[in-house]
Amino acid sequence: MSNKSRKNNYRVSSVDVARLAGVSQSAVSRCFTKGASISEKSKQKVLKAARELNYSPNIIARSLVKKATNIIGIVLTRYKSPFYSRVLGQFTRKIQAKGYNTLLMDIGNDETVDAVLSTARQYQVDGLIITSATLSSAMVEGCLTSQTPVILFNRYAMYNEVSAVYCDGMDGGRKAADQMIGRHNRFACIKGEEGSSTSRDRSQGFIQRLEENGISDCLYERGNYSYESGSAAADKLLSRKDRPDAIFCVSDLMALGAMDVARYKYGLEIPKDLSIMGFDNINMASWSAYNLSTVKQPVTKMVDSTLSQLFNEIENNEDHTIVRKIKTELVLRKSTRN
Amino acid sequence: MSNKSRKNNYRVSSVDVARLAGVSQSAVSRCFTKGASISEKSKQKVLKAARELNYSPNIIARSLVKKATNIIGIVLTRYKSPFYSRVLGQFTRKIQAKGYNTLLMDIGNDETVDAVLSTARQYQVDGLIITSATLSSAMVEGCLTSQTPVILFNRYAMYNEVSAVYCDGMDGGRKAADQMIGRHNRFACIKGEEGSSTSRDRSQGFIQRLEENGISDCLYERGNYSYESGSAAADKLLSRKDRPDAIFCVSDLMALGAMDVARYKYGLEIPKDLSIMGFDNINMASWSAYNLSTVKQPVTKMVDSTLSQLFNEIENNEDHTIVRKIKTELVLRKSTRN
DNA sequence: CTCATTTTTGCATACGTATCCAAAAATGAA
DNA sequence: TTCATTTTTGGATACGTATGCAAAAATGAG
Repeated sequence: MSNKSRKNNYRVSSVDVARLAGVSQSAVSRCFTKGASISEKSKQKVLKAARELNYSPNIIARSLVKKATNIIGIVLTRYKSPFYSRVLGQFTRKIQAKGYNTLLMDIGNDETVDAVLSTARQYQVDGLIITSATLSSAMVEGCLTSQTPVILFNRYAMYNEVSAVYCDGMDGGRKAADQMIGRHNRFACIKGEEGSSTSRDRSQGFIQRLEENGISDCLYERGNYSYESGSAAADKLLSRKDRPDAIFCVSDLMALGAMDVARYKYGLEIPKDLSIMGFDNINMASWSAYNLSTVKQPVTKMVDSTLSQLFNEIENNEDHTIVRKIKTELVLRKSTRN
Repeated sequence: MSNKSRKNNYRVSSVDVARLAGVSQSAVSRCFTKGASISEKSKQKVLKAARELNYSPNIIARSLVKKATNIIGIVLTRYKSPFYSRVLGQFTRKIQAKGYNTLLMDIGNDETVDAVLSTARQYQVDGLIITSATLSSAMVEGCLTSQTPVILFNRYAMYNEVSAVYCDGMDGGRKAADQMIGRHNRFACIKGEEGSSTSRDRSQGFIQRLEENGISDCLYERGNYSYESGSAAADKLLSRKDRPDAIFCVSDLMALGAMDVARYKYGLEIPKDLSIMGFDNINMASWSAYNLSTVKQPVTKMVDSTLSQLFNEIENNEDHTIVRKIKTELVLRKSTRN
């Protein structure tokens, strides 16, 4: 039963309300602008008319004159990691609480980031959060001259030209190593894609710390942050004759994949035969099937820091670019020896 | 090193480009409007000037005159289920591919849905996808008269006044029952929150089918779709003297929680001592730690159906409200007897 | 009641773009 | 070359709102 009226393409505007209420258009505008000067009497007249006509202000038109859309753009890379969906959830919730809204943009790979950023800017977003993607220098330039505040989340620009908040992966990797050194004989690392800076930092920290302790032959494989790729990488590692007994994974999801392969394909006991450590501290890490020891990224702290810096740039015209590196915390559960 | 220039709040407009290029503002506009009438010569002049000034059209201003923002609003409820983050990913990706963008809005509970919808409409979104939330009748009315195409995803309105795409939970529950009947003695169901229509449909289907087979004493507990709540519910069920040996969970995440409690708290073997079946077919269901049998929601089909209907309403002014119920598929793995 | 002060009001304009319309330029056929 | 036809162009206006400004109304002190 379709009882929608025919598409008439006519939206009621402040002028219509003004006419019905017997006031000027300005009065209607003032009625919906908090802090504006309007008498109680007019206000009531306007509200009544507005209710009658089912009127609500057109934010697009308002944005045009106010030069502010109250929209924050968030750019995400494709892979649907539980870590980033948690991050996204926190961002949108907190952005809404601040009275702003979220324009969500997805990019397949680093090549398309420019296109996406360009449309974000065309939408006149008040601010931009870029997650796990690198800016081309042309785009950095563009954002700088366009005066759109931009914050990189878990990435940092080459010369710190743009603000960034990220967790200290290098230090996290070192912490993981410190926890494992002395209790194991053969170490391995499951890294992410070659270009990924987060992967590089985390694995470098791990390997560096091993070397500082005289261990220089750390094995490694690469995955793409997914469960399946973690399984595949662990499979390669565990099929060797000199099988490792300690694996550090650059993400929790890969660690879970590694655990499952170790247990169900190789019949290994964790942590007796093999210790596995992850990175992120996603919810699943605490599930009793896994009890994964991991390097925790303090999501809330990172999100809050990002937003406070962003809104500071937006609302106070603060143009101080900051780069904030946030420390990780080790979360020891039962997937590592102790 | 902060080398941002001082905030000047001046954006270059088509007028600036026109001046530099020595043409009219109309020409600039036409240059960026595909299909518009403009000579190759002017076009080059404009593009050159635009490049020089780093100009790109202001979509907000364009939206104002075109009465179309190319924005699709997506409303999500809070709980971060892996199922919905997958759905969200597909939606945004496909919306972008269509040349539209996504305004993401989060609602805590059904009470705030009206407020969120209202701001979505104020942003003049071209269409609205509402996921797992119920519309107040006032809001239904508002959307109808505002001519904003709305589609409910995995919900349906009371009198089918608004278009909806959802999976057939009732039938899915029946399929689950059919698979379990005859191989088990004592049945239980872990439902979702009391108000949730998806939970109601799925559990009703299950229980109904049991009754049709002469089984009328199905136990049940409630969770809130989270892993933890699944664990808690299963804990209650399994602590009974007449412990069930078949549990149907209204979501995969709860099923996983149930499995872990069964195994690690009660030491049960699955499926020997206990069969567990989920609903959704999230990625984790296929992980070797779980191998969860489940009722699959065909995400891609549901998403595609939603978008094709939505864009049909938007682009062809099609105002035919449709309600599309999509069949589930049973995915049998190793958490159920066979 | 008067006049100074504050508050409210409407008018006019601006925001940046798209598009209608009429004029100008280009094109082409004869 | 001429004139009819097509293509391109710029001017003017509209989209829906916010706001500066000056006029009008309300308020308050004396």
